[in-house]
Amino acid sequence: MRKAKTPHDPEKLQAILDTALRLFNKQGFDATPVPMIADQAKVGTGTIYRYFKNKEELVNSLFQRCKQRMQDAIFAGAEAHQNFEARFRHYCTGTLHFALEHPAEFAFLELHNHEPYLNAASRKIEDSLHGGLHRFLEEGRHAGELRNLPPTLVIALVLGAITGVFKDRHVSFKKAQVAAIVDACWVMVRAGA
Amino acid sequence: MRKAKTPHDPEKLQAILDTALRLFNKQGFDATPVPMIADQAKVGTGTIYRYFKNKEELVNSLFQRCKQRMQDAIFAGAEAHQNFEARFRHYCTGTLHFALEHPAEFAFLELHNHEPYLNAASRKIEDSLHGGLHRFLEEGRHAGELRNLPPTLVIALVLGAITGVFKDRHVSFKKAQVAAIVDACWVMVRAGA
Amino acid sequence: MRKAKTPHDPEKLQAILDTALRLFNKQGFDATPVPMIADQAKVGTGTIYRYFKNKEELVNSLFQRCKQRMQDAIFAGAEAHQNFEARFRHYCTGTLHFALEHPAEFAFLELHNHEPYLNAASRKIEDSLHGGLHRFLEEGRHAGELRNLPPTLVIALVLGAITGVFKDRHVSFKKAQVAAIVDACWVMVRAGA
Amino acid sequence: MRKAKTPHDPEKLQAILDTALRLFNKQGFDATPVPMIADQAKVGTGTIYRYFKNKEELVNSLFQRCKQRMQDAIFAGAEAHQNFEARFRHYCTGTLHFALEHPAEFAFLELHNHEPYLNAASRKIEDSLHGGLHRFLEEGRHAGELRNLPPTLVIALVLGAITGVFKDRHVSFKKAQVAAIVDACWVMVRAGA
DNA sequence: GATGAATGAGAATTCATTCAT
DNA sequence: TATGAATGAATTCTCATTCAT
Repeated sequence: MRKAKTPHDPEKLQAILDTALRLFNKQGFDATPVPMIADQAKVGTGTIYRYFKNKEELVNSLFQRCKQRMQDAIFAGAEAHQNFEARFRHYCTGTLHFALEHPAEFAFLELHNHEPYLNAASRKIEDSLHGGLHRFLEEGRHAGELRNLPPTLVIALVLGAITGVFKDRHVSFKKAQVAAIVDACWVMVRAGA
Repeated sequence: MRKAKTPHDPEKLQAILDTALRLFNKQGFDATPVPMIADQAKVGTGTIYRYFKNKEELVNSLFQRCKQRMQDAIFAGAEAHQNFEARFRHYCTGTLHFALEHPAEFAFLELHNHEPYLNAASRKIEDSLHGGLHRFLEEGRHAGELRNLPPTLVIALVLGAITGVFKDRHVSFKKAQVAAIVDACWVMVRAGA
Repeated sequence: MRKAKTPHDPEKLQAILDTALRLFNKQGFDATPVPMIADQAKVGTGTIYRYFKNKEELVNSLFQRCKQRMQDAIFAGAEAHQNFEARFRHYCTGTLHFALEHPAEFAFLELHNHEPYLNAASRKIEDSLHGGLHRFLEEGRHAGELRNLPPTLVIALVLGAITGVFKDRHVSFKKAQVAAIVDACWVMVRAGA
Repeated sequence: MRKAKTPHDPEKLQAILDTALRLFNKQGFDATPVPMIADQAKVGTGTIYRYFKNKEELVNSLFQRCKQRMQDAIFAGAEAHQNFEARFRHYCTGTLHFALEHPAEFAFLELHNHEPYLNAASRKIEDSLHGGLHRFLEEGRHAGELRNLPPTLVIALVLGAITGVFKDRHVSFKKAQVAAIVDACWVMVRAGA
């Protein structure tokens, strides 16, 4: 009388996800054979297929977990009563801190974003982040806080800028620079320049 | 006294590169078999191996060509006598125009940037772009035109912002917005905000 | 002082055999995973291996049970004092009735007959049926009741004909036709046509 | 400019089909790995997949070729002006001769008939044989030549009987017995016993 | 030089069987 | 004793690359 179709030894699951994240980052998705993940996660090859229907479901599950954690980190601790600028800075800072504290997760999200093997569910979770930011910026725009640009464009500019900082091979990024970057982002989008 | 080691039917070469670009963008590098490229480029499979040692060399060659064309487009028409801001705007505008006019090339460069199959030569060409921008920004910084940030960071922010605009699924980007985006980039980095 | 080496919950055993018969008929032997049998029989996978050494022993055991039941059905109620023709008709009728009443068992025996995974024991039980019929037909032949053909050939013809009726996808066979078929079989083999 | 999607080195194709037939007969379909077929056919594994989309298409193609050859053999040389009995005997004789001359093909058709991996096309070709016989027997029935049984039943009886002769492990069948078997089949189905 | 059929190494996935609980 | 999660050997199939034509 099986209850759970998906078995759950949380340690094994974690070992698989951690190993997959590391290897996908290092070698890419296609260049990483499933048995190699199994080996390094210290589980049998077949075990991976008890936790994930196939390799694609593994990478999507990984993507969604990381994305969700990042979203949670970004929005955590935001105070609704704060003024727009404060909240904007809070979100930017949260994103930068997440990237600093979870570089592998952040890199994974960036490198595998828009890959053809990501499925609808993965794209949906991304849309949810976008939706939240969109509403936030729409609010700021109506309040006259923002430069007169479509919110989607603003999101793309800011996220792009922040992402760029981490993706660029030449930048060695440090915590001390977070404030300066957040500042740059704010002046980029605020009204009345 | 020709060497004639490598064949040179420029039309065939172009057909191969065009087809590869299209298929890599649509399906990804690993999901695109060499025979499929050959088919759609209307050449024999073996022919591709006369122009490129292997699949990796093909993708790298493609990457380098695209990157080079983008660099040329960015720096083309820049006048040394213009002031810093004008040149900054010129470069940003050039990048955005290139992306608008060559969306496939631009997408390819973004999607395949940092992939493990890119080789040293591909990374080197990227470095050269970076070097040029670095010198330019260093100059602006000394002249007190720039916010007090390391030039590498500025490059990452600006390129990231511009790239973000094109990578974001939600943005439908139009030529009319170029000026606004360039403006946002300039205020982000200029001194004395 | 029980041995208790092999477990004996007859209900579980029956559930396993019934489920295996059903699934082997529907999907074939190789296409039926042992865990699927366990699932549908509502027992643990490992339990099957307490009743049968391996998958092959399971299918052979099933085969032998079915074959034995069919033999018993065929020979049941035959009266030694009846004349040859009556007994011949009795056996044919018995076979047809068994097939009508136990279509799954009969189909299983036909579909899996001669499969490479059947072992010596399974072939032996078939030989015993053949031996019985052989003796019977030899007797009829000596009594001048039969067409001048080797008994093995007669057995093959009659069993083949009866089997053919059930295997053919186009025939929808009914009880009312039993007598006619038995008749056809009898004229096929009787002497003095 | 490829003409044929399916390549055709007829010798290779034949080697693959011959080897597959032999191994499927000896070991069964599922127990025969594709590389084993390739090995013994002296071709590369990949080559098989140039001639057949997958293993299932191979076995179906094989089935259809064999079935077609058998049908052709059965109906070859039948004279429309002959009387019903003569044609009936002709078809039975043709079937028996085909089985004697092509035992491997005949065994393959019998052993793999009704297997779950046979597709619609394979079943259709079988139906066409059945249809031809059906029309022939319907004619004989109207002419009062046949025992009062549905033609489908007659087909099943006769084909079953003939098949039984070859499938039975105990029968060593010889050409000299063909006439006697055909005779038995005829008396089984003719009118007015 | 150009071709594309052939190849076989390597990848994803399945499933019979085991064994710790 | 019964279980079913875990395993890894074995299988199907793909595709980068070669080479005879």
